[in-house]
Amino acid sequence: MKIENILTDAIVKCIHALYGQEVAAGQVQLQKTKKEFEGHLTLVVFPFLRLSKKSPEQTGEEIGSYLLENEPAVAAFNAVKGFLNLTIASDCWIGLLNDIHADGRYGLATPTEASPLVMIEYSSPNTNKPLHLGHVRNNLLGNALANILEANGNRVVKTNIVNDRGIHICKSMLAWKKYGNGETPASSGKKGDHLVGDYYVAFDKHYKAEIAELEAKGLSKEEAEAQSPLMQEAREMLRKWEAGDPETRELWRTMNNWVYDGFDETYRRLGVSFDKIYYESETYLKGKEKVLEGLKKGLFYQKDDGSVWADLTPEGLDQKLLLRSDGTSVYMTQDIGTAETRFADYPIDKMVYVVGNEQNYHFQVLSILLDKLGFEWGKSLVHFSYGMVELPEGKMKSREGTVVDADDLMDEMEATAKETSAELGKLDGCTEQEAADIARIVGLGALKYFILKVDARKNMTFNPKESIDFNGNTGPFIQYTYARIQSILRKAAESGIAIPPALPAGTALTAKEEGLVQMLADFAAIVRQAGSDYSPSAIANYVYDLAKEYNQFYHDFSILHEKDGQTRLFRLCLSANVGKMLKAGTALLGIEVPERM
RNA sequence: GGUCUUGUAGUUCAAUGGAUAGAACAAAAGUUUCCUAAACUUUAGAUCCGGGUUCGAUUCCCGGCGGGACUACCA
Repeated sequence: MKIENILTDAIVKCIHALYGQEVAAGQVQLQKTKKEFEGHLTLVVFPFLRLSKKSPEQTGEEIGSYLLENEPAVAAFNAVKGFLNLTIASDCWIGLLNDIHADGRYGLATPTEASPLVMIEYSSPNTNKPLHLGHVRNNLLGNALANILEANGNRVVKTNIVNDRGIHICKSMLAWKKYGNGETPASSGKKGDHLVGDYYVAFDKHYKAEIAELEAKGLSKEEAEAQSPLMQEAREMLRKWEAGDPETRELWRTMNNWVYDGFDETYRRLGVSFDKIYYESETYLKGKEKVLEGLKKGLFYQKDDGSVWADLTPEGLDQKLLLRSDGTSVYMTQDIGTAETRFADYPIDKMVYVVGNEQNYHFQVLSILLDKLGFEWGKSLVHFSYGMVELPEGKMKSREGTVVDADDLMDEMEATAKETSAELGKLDGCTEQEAADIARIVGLGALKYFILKVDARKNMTFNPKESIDFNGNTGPFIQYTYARIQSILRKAAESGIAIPPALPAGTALTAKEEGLVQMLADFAAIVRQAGSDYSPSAIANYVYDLAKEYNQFYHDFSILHEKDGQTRLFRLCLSANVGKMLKAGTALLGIEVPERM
């Protein structure tokens, strides 16, 4: 049982005994004691002043005395202003460490058949160009969130909706036909998504040249864009695709498959995966029926030109188009269709969309529409909205060529990790394979941690140089701490020291040791909180705090060289569990930790 | 214009309505006969402005000011 719960019960009893009043457990505010003060947990006594009718200090003293006398877990107390600082008995911490030591899951839940089913959509790329830094943030957040939700006891289905059709892919296809000489990934040695992306860029280049030429002939920009033969050709291609023209479809399939091969490699490297992939080409025609059904029910209305709209003014929003006057679907209609398809495939209790914050409005509307259409989870759908990734020199603009490519970025991170490790002599005596593994684990860990530690909602600045600085609040620092712990454990094992399944009470603990046990005990609660707040960054910050705290502990005390056997065992056991917790925490974030580095 | 979102040290990030607002980087000074110095220890440095609610506000509310996004019969 958690110490907080024991204390809360005791305090509720205490208030009743002292002041004859019942208080709800929720009224009891316990928080970690600040470093400057003596104690582990602090009770905020302000809420009880009404009951005691005494000063904050007096009330604190009274409650403290009662607890000291009646609750064995409380070893000492001091009252400062309205805060009652409680010191927990050392043996409690030893007991707690034993519990943690014995629990392989560290309090994390294991989903069962009866657990709620959460579907989480993330990544959602277009197939006309490779993944970039923005996608990296999306993928890392989505993957981490899925892990955290699962650790919270949800059945999680990870899904990806691939935007595989539309004018964008037609542009790449057209450029490939016109300028390509039949180049393939195999013939060029290029990764498929990069190859297709190159033709997308080529299209844009030729298109711009055309516009410039037409403008030189005296046309306005709008006229030039409308008349551009290249664009007209691309539109024609889209029409052919929609009509099912075999040749167009064949090329489309071929080029998309190149892209998927490329994406798969990038996903594998990033360490993300999906349980179910949806393709827009298969779902984009759906949704129309659902909208017409809504129209019949009077949820929507039709204009004279035949277009269908939803009136969202009662919700404080605008009119929203759902079907064009020619009867075709828009993005929103497709998302309704996709929702229906998914619900038919899985009994979804909750839907989470990991999509950038530029679509906040879209999801606000989608939530209302799904609710109106009778989807149980519509109202409570979560748009896990994240901010843009900017660069120190400003925003990424594909037109200006300032987009950071995901594959290039990972290459760079690994190369720098390798370089830095080599400089520090960490790779001496490693085989080629070991050195490559360390570079991969550290380089990607640096990238992942740098991105995940930031509150997702906020725009963030990704500084490639700083992220490769392995000092401070970084992934490599956490990994280093883990590797160091493993080293100690190896040495202990070599010396024949075995950590027993449970340590006896009676060892005198230092404040730092008690603090570390306290942090370990908080892990499950932090994960639970991160899950309900949809906040991977909370886990990231916890893991860093734990690593930092352990590093200080490591420097303050000898562990292997401790003469007192009992203390040595305690410190080894503590180290081992800090290591396990670092591993568990980083695993939730999708970050690997090395056994040595 | 409207809607949403954001504003914290020089910089990048923290802080369920709680104590003297925490870290890291950068700056200054130190620490390696010892389990991994990718480390540790010191020092200096911040809540955009004005109201309100509260015993208590970086946090909640209102009003300014400054970023960002959205506001397509594109996806």
